[in-house]
Amino acid sequence: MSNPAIRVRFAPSPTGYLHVGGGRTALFNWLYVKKYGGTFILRIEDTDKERSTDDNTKSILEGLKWLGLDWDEGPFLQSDGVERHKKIAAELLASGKAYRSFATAADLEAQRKQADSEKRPWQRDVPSRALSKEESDARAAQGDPFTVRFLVPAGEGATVFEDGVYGTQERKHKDTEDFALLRPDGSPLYNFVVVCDDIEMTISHVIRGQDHLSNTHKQILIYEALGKKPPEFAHLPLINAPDRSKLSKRKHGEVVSVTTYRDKGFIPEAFRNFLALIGWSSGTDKEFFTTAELIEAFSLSGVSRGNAIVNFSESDPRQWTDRKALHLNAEHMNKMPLEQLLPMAEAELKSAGLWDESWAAGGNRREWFGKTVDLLRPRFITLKDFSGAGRAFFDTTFDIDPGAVDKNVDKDPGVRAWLVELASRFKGVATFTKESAEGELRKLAEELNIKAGLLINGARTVCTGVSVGPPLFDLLESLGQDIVVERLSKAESFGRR
RNA sequence: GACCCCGUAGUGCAGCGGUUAGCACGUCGCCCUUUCAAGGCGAAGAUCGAGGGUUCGAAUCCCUCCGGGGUUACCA
Repeated sequence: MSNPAIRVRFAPSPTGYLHVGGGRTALFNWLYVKKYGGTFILRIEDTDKERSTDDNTKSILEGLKWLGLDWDEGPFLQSDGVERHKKIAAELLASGKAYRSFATAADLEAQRKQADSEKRPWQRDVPSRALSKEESDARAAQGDPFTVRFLVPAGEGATVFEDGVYGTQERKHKDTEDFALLRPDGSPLYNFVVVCDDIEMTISHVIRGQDHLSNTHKQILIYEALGKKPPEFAHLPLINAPDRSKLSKRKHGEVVSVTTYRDKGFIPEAFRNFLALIGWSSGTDKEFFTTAELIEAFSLSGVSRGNAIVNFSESDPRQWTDRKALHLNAEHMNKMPLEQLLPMAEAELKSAGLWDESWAAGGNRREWFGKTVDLLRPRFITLKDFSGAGRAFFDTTFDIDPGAVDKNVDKDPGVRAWLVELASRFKGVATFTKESAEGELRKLAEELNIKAGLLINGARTVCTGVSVGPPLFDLLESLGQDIVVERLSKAESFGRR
């Protein structure tokens, strides 16, 4: 599956954790390589030293690892190439493709204000541009600070490229400003560095967010100035918050961070599935994709152009993130091979402090563990449910839902006593199975001349604390005779406040 | 403001000149279950942003406007 001609990269800047948009970009790059072969490179764009932190870098790597998006080369630190970047800038300067802009911050402000009053955009530092090479060199030699700006060609020319998603993109040189390459302190700026590094790494396809669509023209100008052939570009639509604004941790909280999904019990494959569905479609009605199916179906031509919204509600915990993501997670959890789910359920129980070694692979209760997880998973949404809603199956203590008690236990004043009686009946059962449990329960209901439902619902709540869950008799069998008897025998005091 | 991108149910997508405008999530209802947030079935929900063209015929092509987004930094 190797294809030396294809080299893609994911290049996040560590000015924040990995957010869903970044995760989606990484996923698409990864899918591209998995589909067509090639090399996936990870590069950390830490040129802004003020805002970049090691913690952010760590969390980005963590997020990618959790997502299962493994890279072939890197992570490379963009800042390691600074000397190389400076050298290239010097070449550009020497060849007249760039110029020293001696305008101070105040000068620039004045120029911009002037441009504004003339109702035209500021585009170049005209006075500095007009300097002869000798004058410029002399001022530099005498220590005048300057930024290095790209000298956008004059005339009617334009940059043109074919975007893999947005089609032909054209921009006239006169609409492109002389953007800065180097700061006065000599440190390189983004639009310049990406190009240097993409050339250095012989990147063939740049797949990234649409916020770079306009920047691409500037970058192409640099490729041209350097005499290099630009890579293929493909831009992805942006992902916004319900208010259509950019997703930001400050404004929207943890929903935006990839690691949140890990911490909230998402399954990587399900999250990949969800991410893929934002801004992409296979062209069919299929929406549930295993990752292998995703790779198979993936194509840039399926990428849409409109920005999407992750639909979540801060006020509704049931909708802390997009319901579709939640739904997909539940579906994956339910459909994936049990052997793959078990280690995840195990990890969840461990982190909740509920793990029992006898349930481990090879342990004498492994089979029970597998059956119980299988019994529980159809109505679970995230891995968290194993330690939350399903806690009664794995621990001696569990939360009691007062609503369930009202509804199923105190519905009839006789229920508590009947359940205690049921406990003693169950205790006498030689082989406790769902069949024998059901037989005993129905027999008791008949003797008592009450509806079996009263016992069924009451037993469910007393044994698990809630009013929903797997079919009762399956549940009883899973819990086992001892626990069921013990819990039912305490029905009198159950949930009393 | 300038340049660029986008605009189909609440949300994510399909549709690419002729469809009763599909699918999924969500919502609602019914069935199953003497449980359910599971499963089954079904319903509501879109004047395809608006207005003009072109065409026998337009969500699909063209123009204008409006709305949203991006870029316009010595951020990335």
